Amino acid sequence: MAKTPLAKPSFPRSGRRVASRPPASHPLLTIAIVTLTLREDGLGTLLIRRDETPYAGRWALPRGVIRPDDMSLAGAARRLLAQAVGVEASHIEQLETFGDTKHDPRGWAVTVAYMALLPADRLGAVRMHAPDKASWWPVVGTSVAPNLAFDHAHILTAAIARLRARAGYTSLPIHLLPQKFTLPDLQRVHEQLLGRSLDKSAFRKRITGLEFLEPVVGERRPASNRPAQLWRAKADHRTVFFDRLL
Amino acid sequence: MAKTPLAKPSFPRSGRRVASRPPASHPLLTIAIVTLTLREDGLGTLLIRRDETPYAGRWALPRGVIRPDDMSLAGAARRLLAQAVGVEASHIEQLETFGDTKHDPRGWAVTVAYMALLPADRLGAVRMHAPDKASWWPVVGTSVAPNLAFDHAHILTAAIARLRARAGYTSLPIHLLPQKFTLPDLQRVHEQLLGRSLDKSAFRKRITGLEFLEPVVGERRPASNRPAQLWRAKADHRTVFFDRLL
DNA sequence: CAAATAGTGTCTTTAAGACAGTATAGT
DNA sequence: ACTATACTGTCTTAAAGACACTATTTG
Repeated sequence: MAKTPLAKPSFPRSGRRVASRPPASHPLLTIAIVTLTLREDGLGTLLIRRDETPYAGRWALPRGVIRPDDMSLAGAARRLLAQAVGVEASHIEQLETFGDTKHDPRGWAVTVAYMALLPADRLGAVRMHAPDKASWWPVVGTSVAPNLAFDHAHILTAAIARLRARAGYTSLPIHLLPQKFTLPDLQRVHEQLLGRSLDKSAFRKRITGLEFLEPVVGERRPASNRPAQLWRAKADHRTVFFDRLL
Repeated sequence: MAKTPLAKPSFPRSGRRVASRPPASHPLLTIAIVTLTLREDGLGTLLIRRDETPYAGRWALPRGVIRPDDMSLAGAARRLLAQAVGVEASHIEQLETFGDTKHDPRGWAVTVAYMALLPADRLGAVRMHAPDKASWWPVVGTSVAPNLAFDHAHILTAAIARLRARAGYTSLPIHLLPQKFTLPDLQRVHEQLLGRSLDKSAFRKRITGLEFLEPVVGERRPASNRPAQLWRAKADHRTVFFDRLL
């Protein structure tokens, strides 16, 4: 859907890009956020249909510039995500900073990329008022169907790779789940991200042995089978690093 | 030595820092490089004595701004390190990008930090012509003796933490050694960084089992004992991640 | 009680840790 | 031969993987 071919930037330039900038020029410093979530069918990412001039009509990551009143880079990223789609991520972390001399027709851009994780149950909160403005796209392999603006395809790939790798040695994937979840839920998340199935017994021994989760007394969304125990991250939770790969 | 107390910035400002900048202002984008090496006595880092106005007289990381002709951010970092001390690191990687509203008196700075590793045998190549301009400082614990300019103490701490952590699960520490080295050498590097001793037999099984090193036929710097086999990274070497912590 | 999924127990397998023992150089 | 460090082998130990078995719910 809406695979707009490359929209040629139409604003005035006087020849070479870099030459058109002031002599002691700074690069344009932007922040871009890769928001990832996990639905039944796999990873999804949040994209925005651009209506402004560079790459107008193309899909892009939510982005913007830092403002003097932002408390920090991470704060700016949170603000930009909230501004774009009215959503607060359960986790946000800096990914990498990309220098890019090619993809921004205004010349010379440096992008601090952030990765945000959003639990599937909060997807409804995403502001989809203008339905073709923000949209979830399924991640296929290591990228996404539309031809993204700027160097965002590259950034998206880096974020996906990071999350997949982290699923093998950290507790990061809990941020793709609601606050309370079952161990089978968590195992499914890791399996989805790693692309292979894990042994139930070994997985439980590992996860519970790390003692960053605690059981909640209330039981589980009923099914015609034994209900599963609900767990949640302990109050002081920070991402736990495993001493072995899963 | 040379613990200059905070040199008050002396150039003109009209009241609040941020207010003195143009309204649609960009932050100042800088690159800073943490160069780490390993001597007998432990980790060392390369610092520059500033002679320019913000924090003049204070020690700081080699730093500078990106130029339009830099090929990439990493390229800019390599250029800045070479410019500052005439040295090429055996490894350079992006660390993290720090937003900083407090420490740069010119207002509002964003610093892309890089970590560079330099083998001890190439330390002589560092341009020490102006001997109090660039100097190696021993890392004590997680920081360094002098009171660094800007937010560089923070950046340095992050780099040290990263290198120490990586010593536990990657082959990164080989970049602190000459191209050819022995397994006892490598074990000592890991032990230094991890701060504990490792079992010789287990270490060798792990490292050789990963097959990123190959033996060199020529033997070792002689001592009054059995000489050790020299090894080097295979031609296609990229940092190897272990599947377990050391 | 049948179906379905949750959760546990046990045996096997793998790899690390401890550490003794052998190898090879210089003096 | 002695010393010092390199390197290997073997036994022990810890934890993961495989997989069978038990538990608990609904219909």
